[in-house]
This record gives sequence, C-alpha cells and structure tokens, in this order.
Amino acid sequence: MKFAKIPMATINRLSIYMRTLQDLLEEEMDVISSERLAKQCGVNPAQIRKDLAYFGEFGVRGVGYRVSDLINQIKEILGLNRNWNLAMVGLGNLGSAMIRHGNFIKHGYIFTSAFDVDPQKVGKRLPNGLIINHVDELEEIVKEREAHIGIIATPASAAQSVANQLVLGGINGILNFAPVQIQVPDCCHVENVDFTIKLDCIAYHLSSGG
Amino acid sequence: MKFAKIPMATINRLSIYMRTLQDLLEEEMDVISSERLAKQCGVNPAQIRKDLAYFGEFGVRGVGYRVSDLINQIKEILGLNRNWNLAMVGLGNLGSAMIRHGNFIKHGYIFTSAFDVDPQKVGKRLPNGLIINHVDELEEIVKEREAHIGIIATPASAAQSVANQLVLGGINGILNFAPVQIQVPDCCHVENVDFTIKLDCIAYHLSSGG
DNA sequence: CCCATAATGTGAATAATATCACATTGTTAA
DNA sequence: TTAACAATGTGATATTATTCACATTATGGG
Repeated sequence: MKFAKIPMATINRLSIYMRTLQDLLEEEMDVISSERLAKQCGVNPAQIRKDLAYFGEFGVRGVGYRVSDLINQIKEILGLNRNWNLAMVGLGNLGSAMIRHGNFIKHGYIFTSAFDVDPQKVGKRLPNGLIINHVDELEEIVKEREAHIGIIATPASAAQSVANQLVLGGINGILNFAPVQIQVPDCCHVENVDFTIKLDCIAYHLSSGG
Repeated sequence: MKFAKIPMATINRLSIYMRTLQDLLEEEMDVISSERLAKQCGVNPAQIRKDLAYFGEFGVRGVGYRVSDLINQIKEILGLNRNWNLAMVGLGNLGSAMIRHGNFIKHGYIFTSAFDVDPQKVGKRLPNGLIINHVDELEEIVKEREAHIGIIATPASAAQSVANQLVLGGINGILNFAPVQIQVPDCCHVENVDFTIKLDCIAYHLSSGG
C-alpha cells in the first residue's frame, strides 16, 4: 500500500485529522466514527476512510476508530514518531516569532540552528538558548547539527541562495516563507507558505461576492 | 466570464503569477510568454493560459503578455486595485511579527485595528501606531474602522469565539492561523494557514523516501 | 446462538483539474 | 503584399480527486 502514489491533499488532511484527534483525546473521547471526525474537520466522511485506506485498515466496523490508536497510526504514516531538527534561516520578525513559538517542539520539531546575515544579530542568544550563526557557516553547521528541514524566512532576494546552501548542507526538506518560487533538485521537497497569497484569495472572494 | 465557477487553485496561482510578474517588471522586462512565466512559477504553460482564459483574453498571439498590463488585469480580477483593512486578533509572537512586517502594506493590506485579551498588552501602542484594544470591544471597533478581513493569531482555544465576534462585526473574510477548523456562516470566507501541517508534509516526504 | 445495528472499507460513478495539441491570429521582414 | 513565425486561446483528452452506495464485518442484546 505504501507504494501507491498518495495524493498530496491526503497527506495534508492526515495532519489535520491528527490534530483534531489529539484534541479529542484531551476531551477523553476514546472512540470516534468517520462521520463525527469528518464533521469536526470539515470534510466528507468517505474522504477520511479513503485517505486512511491508502495505508491500511485502522478502524473497527460497526464501531469506529480508537482515537489514541489512530493518532499513533497517522504519526507512523507521516513519520512523526521521532524528532526532526530544524534550521532557521533569517531572524527577522517571522523567523524570531517562530523560534519563540512553543508549538513546534510540542510536535517534535526542534530548532538546532539559526542563521542571519546581520552582524548585529550574529552571536546573539535566542530565547531557546540557540546562538545565531552567520549564513556563511550554514552548510557546515547544518551538517554538524544534523538538521533535517530548513526554514527560509529571509527576504525574497536571498531565498534562492539560501536554498542552494541548504541543499549543499544535505537538507532535503524546505519550508519557504519567502514569496518566490525556489528551484531545488528533485531530492529536496519544498513547501511554500505565503500569507499574502491567502489574503489575495480572501480579497478575491470578498470582491466577487462569493 | 466572471460567472463561471473558478477553481480555487486558479485564484492561488493568479496571485503567484502576479508576484512573479512584479519581479519581472522590476527587471524591466515588458513582455513575457506563458512558457517563460510558467517556468519561473513552476507550472505548466497551458495552465497559465487556461487560468487567464477564465477571465478574458489578455495576451497577444505570437508575442506574449505585456507584463505591466497583465499585472493590472490580475489585480482587477483578484480585487487588488484598492486597499483592504485588516483586524489583527492576538498579539503574541506571530501577530506582532505580522504587524511589524512591511510586506502587507505594500500590497494594499492595512492594519486598522488590533486586539488581545492580555491586560498587559491592551492600551499599548504598536510600531505602526495602532493601539491594542481588548477583544471585548472587537465587534464595535471592527465595524467602526471598517475592517474587511480578520486575522486570527490567537491560541486554538480562543479561535472559534474570535471568529464568531468577527462575523458579528460584519467581517466576511478570515485568515486563520490557529490550528483548528473554525465554523462560520457561508457568507464568510476562511483561509487557513498552519505551519505545522506543512512541516508534517515535509516530514512525510523525508521519511517515505520521496 | 442468531439477529439487528452500526460504521467501516471499497468499487463504481462523478466531478474537478491539468495537460495536450492544434487552429488561430498578431507581428515582422523580405 | 504575403509568407514565415511565434505564441496565444481552446476543444479534446487524460489525469486526479471526491463522493456515493453498498457489501462487509464487529458488537451487543434478546
């Protein structure tokens, strides 16, 4: 099953299901049907079952899914039953905010290095204890600290060059906040986050009366 | 043409095209083919033409698209030839970072109000001159300052209640950073941004050898 | 033990989206 | 003026994703 090509959208949804299930677990719910879960996630129940079916059978017919089991299964599927080391590049408003934000650690994402070009910032210690390094040292330090994922929170103009450095440092996953399309070799997976695109999308809906 | 149902993905891409075209304009390029633009945006050339075809004919056969014209056309389509007022709710790390970030104003998105529940924060002045109001006043102030779009940058637990307030305040577009699915009436359009979902997606790709 | 019930898992049907391939049409130059 | 060219716009096709509908199978009660 793991060899079928899985839709990207499915992976995204699995992450959402997991988040919701974790909330349900805190509310001491131990079994849930696809119908109830679907409602809470804003999707179709069959969608959930199909998404899960790519990877196996996790439910009990006539009963539903055991919440804690399903969480673990999805973690297994997504590769979240371990920690991932993050390298943050660019400590402007956004980069700093993310490092201060506690939510990542909670989900097993750990910042093990941080970089900037600003001499004012290099050498400073961040709230989480990390010392900011100069981007010139990126390749070396990223290797040394075994970073798995690079986060680009630099201005657009620097993004491609940073991406190149990250790839040289052996990184195969990049979360890109810069509003440009970066080019990387096939071995590297890029996810883009662009707030203004989302705002544009809202603007469209507002102005076309939808 | 404006009455056909436009794919969501098309709207997203239009925003990306526009961003890329703006870069090209700065490089003094005045005409571009769908092929070159496609390469730069990482999509298929036919995709660009199809996306634009939903709204009209903007190119010149045998030549391509005039960069500055196309930017204006896309702005028109997306409703970006005007300003949009933003209400920021939640001035933690992320909310504060966004307000400090200059990129929004550049694209016509203007913060006209900011809210938090923390008495320590209420009354403080932000770098852009805005004074932080208490969330209790949200509905009233949002109406008064004609906010069009609400941004939820609160903890997950507060998100739904804030969304309700925003809707009461007459807001029809919400950008939600809280990692929960919020429920709103049909008249309100919600876009979600969740970094950890993106990270999960990268983790999946890294661990399943893709 | 067997039946009623409930909710999964899944093949088939549908819908949405992306790509191809080419006819169409401006442009340029001889 | 006209032919060669280049790149759009678009119908047809292929691909992908979602939803339906029901056969399947655990569970619990009579």
